[in-house]
Amino acid sequence: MQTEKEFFSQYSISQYERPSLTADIAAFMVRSEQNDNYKRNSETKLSILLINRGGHPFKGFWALPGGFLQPSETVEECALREITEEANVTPVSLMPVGVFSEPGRDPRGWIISNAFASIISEASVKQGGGDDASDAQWFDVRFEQGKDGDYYLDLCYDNIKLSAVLTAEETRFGRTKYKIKDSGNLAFDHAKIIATALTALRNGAKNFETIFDFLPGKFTLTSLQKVQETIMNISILPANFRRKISDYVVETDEYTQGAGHRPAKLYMRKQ
Amino acid sequence: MQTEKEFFSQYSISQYERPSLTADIAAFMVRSEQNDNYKRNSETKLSILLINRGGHPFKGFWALPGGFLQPSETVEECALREITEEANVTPVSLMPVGVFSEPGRDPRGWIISNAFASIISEASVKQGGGDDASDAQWFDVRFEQGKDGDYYLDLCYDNIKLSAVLTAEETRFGRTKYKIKDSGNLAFDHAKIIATALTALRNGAKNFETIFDFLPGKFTLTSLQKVQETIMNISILPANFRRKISDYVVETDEYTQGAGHRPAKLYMRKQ
DNA sequence: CAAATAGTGTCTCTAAGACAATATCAC
DNA sequence: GTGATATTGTCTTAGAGACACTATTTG
Repeated sequence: MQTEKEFFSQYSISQYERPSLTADIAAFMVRSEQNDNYKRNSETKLSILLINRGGHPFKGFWALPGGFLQPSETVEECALREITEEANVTPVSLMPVGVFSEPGRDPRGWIISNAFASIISEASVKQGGGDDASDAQWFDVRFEQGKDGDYYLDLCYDNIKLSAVLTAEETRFGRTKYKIKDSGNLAFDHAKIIATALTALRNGAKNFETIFDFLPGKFTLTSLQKVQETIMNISILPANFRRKISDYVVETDEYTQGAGHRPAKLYMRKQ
Repeated sequence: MQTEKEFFSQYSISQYERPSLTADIAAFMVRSEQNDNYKRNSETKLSILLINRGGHPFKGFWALPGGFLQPSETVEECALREITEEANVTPVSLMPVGVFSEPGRDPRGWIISNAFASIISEASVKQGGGDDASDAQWFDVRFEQGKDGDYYLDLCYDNIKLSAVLTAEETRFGRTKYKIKDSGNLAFDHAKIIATALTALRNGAKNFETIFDFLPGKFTLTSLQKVQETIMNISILPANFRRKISDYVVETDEYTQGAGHRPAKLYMRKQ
């Protein structure tokens, strides 16, 4: 009979083949766009952070930020470390999106990705300093189902347009699995990861707790509504949104100024 | 400038330290218990499959079925393969529950677990043959929050009782993270995995598509209701349950027999 | 017939959607 | 004042919960 001590003296973990593990992060921001009409509120767009790959493989392609897991950290910690290193932004929240382990998904070998969706407020990105020459850029996101049933993912930054096409394989437990038809020049299987993360984010945005993280501490109810509308690609009547959100916010005695129309009261998240 | 070909000729994946990856499966079944009163319907209990560990570490402890990922498979395929190998049952559905990557969670070294919740119908388990001397056994599950705020997980098979205590660390995006206060003699961090899987299952059971997998192809509406009540630990009025479920089922012209009360029509899942 | 479950009808209450009306600012 | 957003009130509608009632079987 072998004792536990004897077991460990003979045990070597390296006798089994092991994969490399990465964390990849789909970081989302709701960006406001300047408008020419001084009376109008600024329009908002959903955008995602991509990195232009400086090394092989997929050199010069756009990819999600991410990197290899280290022995001393959890996959969540790895995700936070990598996005801070690569883009100098720190997300407020991190949502697990799935594990991508299909053999052959990475030409370097057996590499498995833990994917996360993360939320970053526009305010914190502006602080981080938007270096225009940087390899990290925010792409506007469009993701819709076409009439043919396929899903179209369009990412756009300046004059760079990436257009991927995916099909839905199955939806179970609220999570849809996609298959890549056209990677749209995104590196690896990142088109699939982005589509999955977006679907998870849209589902998550039904819950108000999620959408607060896109905004600074004090915000107007209209901007909060815009966030939810932008993410979920829907339209809500202001009266109804305000009724639903009222339990989750508390008002301050501050107001917006100089908007060219009636000032809006600033609110804070309750608790 | 290095070409992609040159890059791969120099690239060795083994230069980075790599973890071992496992898939662990929390397999749930809704079990009906025989009753002494011939008129009463049988009671139902939620149960989970555990394996008595035959080797070190945690030799003799109860653990979730699971095993190491192989290079040719996805983590989902690994989960299905392992549970079939270890318990001779094949789940109908597989729900990703999370990745457990905390350093030190496994005494053998750097081992990361991909956890799944799976659903198995009682009918398929009975076919697989319930070997009473087997290392795999179904434990009745109780999981409740105590008045002190802690969560109590009680697993019971025959005269074996495993009682773990956990605290909730945070709930984000509908997924609760737990921390183990008392592992209740479960191997590794499996108490935490079970608690997380149960929470995911309870959330999933709100969706009718999930609960069908616990039953055979033809079922009574009452048995379907019992499944949802058992998993979520709630009680529903039959009239209301029937109204809600009606869109998801189609009736057959078969009925139950010999129940000691009015026979029930058998239904099938729509589509 | 008694005990139990199967199955239906309907009232109430709540939450969501639609829409109308009023308030307030910059120019 | 004009044009825009901010904010409030209320009507309608859909769905969930509660409850009462009828139907059907076995011993």
